[in-house]
Amino acid sequence: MPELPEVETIRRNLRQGWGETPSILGRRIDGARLLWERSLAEPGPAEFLKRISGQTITEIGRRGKFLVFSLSDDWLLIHLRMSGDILIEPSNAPVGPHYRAVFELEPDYRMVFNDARKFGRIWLLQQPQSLLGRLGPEPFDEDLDSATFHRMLNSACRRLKPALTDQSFLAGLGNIYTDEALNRARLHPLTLTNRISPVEACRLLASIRETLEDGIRRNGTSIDWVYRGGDFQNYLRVYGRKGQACPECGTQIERIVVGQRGTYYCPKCQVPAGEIRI
DNA sequence: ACGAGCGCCTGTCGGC
DNA sequence: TGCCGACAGGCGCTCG
Repeated sequence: MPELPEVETIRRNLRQGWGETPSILGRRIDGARLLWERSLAEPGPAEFLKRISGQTITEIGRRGKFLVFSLSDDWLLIHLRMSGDILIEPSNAPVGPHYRAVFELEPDYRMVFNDARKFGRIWLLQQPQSLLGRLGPEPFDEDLDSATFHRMLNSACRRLKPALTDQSFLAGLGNIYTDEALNRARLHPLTLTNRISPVEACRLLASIRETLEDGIRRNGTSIDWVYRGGDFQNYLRVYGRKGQACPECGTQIERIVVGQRGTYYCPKCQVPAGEIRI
């Protein structure tokens, strides 16, 4: 579920601390427990627990939707998928029903990987490129200018929404922020990528960045029972708003299915590239 | 090189 | 009330 803004919010909180919760930078991992072994992707449980014990957290980064922990000797990567979250709490707090992995942090805190749906995954790797190397560029990468983005779009013939949620095309967008960015850019989710003009590519890239920046500024989106304290859900233009008025023109938002994902858009504002507007 | 279908999981919600 | 299907912020795998 978490997309780039939610993962970035978690990263910043872990790094800087928030409220009563301290930063975990510089903390030593005293030991770990796996409460659901399949949350661990690599290596096996025995080697994982042995290798991670005694390592210090030296930095916390993000690449796409991956949380990237630099440890003294390894890289710890966590992908939250649909329902994952990271909690920091005192070691003696009660163990929740969806705790999948617990990392004891000296002297008296722990970091918890909480994940109701069990889709999230944890890796402990000597070098992270095997995972991160498959990702497309970061949306905020300075080298990603609109001409480059236009070239990326034109090098394939596919529909815009599945392309934008494809992590090997661009890293970080998911279902919510893609729909929001497409609405802001006034592009239909089924537009073919090779029919996007340079001007539209420029507008789309700017819309993606503005949408993600807004999401980060609001500390992410909190929907349903997974609540993280963000409030971007109060500023959504189209996502989850079927039948409600488009903020630009008042037309009712429609919901279609694209690539097996619920997709929300304004049928008046968002017209496929190349089509004549009425 | 695509997209569709499905599996992985648990939980919530609306309709009957 | 209880049951049942639809749906959910993701992604990897097959298959055509």
